[in-house]
Amino acid sequence: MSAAEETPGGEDMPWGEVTPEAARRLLVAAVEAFAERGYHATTTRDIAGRAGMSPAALYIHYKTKEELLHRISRIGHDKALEILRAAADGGGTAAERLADAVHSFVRWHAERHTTARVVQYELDALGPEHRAEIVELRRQSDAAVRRIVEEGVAAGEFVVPDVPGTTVAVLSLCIDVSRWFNTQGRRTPDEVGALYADLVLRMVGVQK
Amino acid sequence: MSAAEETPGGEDMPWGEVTPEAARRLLVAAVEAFAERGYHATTTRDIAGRAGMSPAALYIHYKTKEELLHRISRIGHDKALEILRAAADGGGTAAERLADAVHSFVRWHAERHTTARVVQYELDALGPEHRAEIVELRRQSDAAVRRIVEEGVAAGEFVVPDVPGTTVAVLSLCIDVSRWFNTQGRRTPDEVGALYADLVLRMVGVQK
DNA sequence: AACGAGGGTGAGCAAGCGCTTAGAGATCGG
DNA sequence: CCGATCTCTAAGCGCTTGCTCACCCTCGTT
Repeated sequence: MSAAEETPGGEDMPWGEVTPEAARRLLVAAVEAFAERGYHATTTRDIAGRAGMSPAALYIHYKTKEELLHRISRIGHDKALEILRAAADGGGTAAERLADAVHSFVRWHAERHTTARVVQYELDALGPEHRAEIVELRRQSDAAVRRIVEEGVAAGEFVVPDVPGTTVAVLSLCIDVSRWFNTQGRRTPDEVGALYADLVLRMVGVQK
Repeated sequence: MSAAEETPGGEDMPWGEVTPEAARRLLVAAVEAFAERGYHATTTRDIAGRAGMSPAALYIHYKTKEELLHRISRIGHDKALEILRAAADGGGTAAERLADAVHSFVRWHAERHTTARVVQYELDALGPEHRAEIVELRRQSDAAVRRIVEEGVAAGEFVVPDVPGTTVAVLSLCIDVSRWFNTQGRRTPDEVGALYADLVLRMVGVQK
């Protein structure tokens, strides 16, 4: 991770790798607009307006509206995969790694639910080549989770009759958080992450 | 349920209550188009074309494109709520009722995943009044599932630390089936339903 | 045969879309 | 002080959008 992606405090600065600043402002505006109204219902004028610029300014930094979506989707999927791989490669038992993966993956989908909504639900708006690139990243996310489940079964920690099916269900459960999560709601992202980690451990048959 | 909604054989005929036939053809065409490309990316010309009609024909049967979406959403949510209530009001233990609810709810989301996709993911494209009406139906679906979970906890069948959170997770898991389910895939709707019923019973702490 | 009613069409309007272009202003090395 | 470079804007092009309107065709009824 480059220095530009972190604040002096060390916490993540989203979209830190997007430069120059005007390009980042446009991208952040696009994320908000896409999340609120969907890709197709969002106009380039709306994006530029939110960023405090004229419509034409968008095309200095991005060739098309679709390229904007692709950049958002690519960065988001990279981050999601990074989270899952960090958990899968971490130490501890399979149960600990699975709980960690679900907890942090869900927390990301709740905290950054505007971004996640675009990343997870606007896939079909991408052109064919861009979509293929993103689909491959999702395949890798699936593989990371499946690996943890398989290792848990092999170690005798989990009892899972259907490993691929359970993997799909776990990822689906986490991803859908970005659809319903509301910042005004009763739960913090961390609380939802803890709840979901517990539910997923139950799904793989871990006794508490 | 009226006779128009069932074939002589007795199985469900979707959109059977929509008359006249031209209006139903337009509605079926709209479901397909909305599911494939999303509400905003679908043109009225596309819908009319799929139904084998001129663009103007749409406006004989529906006042606006949004009214079409509302009709689809309303009928779909009614059906979903009917499924959940039938399971909640059925006989047997809470575990049996919960398994039944999840099994049939998931089967519907898989079998009719084009419809379900529109129903579940195009909510924001509705106007304010129509959206409010649909949101109320969703609240009732949530209540039906929560009731089963609460009864299971009261009967000592389930061990659930967080009933509202678990209810949201169960519904979220089922709904998201319509996003990833593919007719060409390896699993039948019934198999996914069975898998998910098992996973949900584990989530509420039922031992097998 | 004449009629009214209602489903359907071809043509097209006003508005809004993604995107382009000509050029203004700001910045900077030489 | 100049020209080159880069960012951004005002204006607008060509096209598509949701929707309308004047008219036609097909009926069951009288």
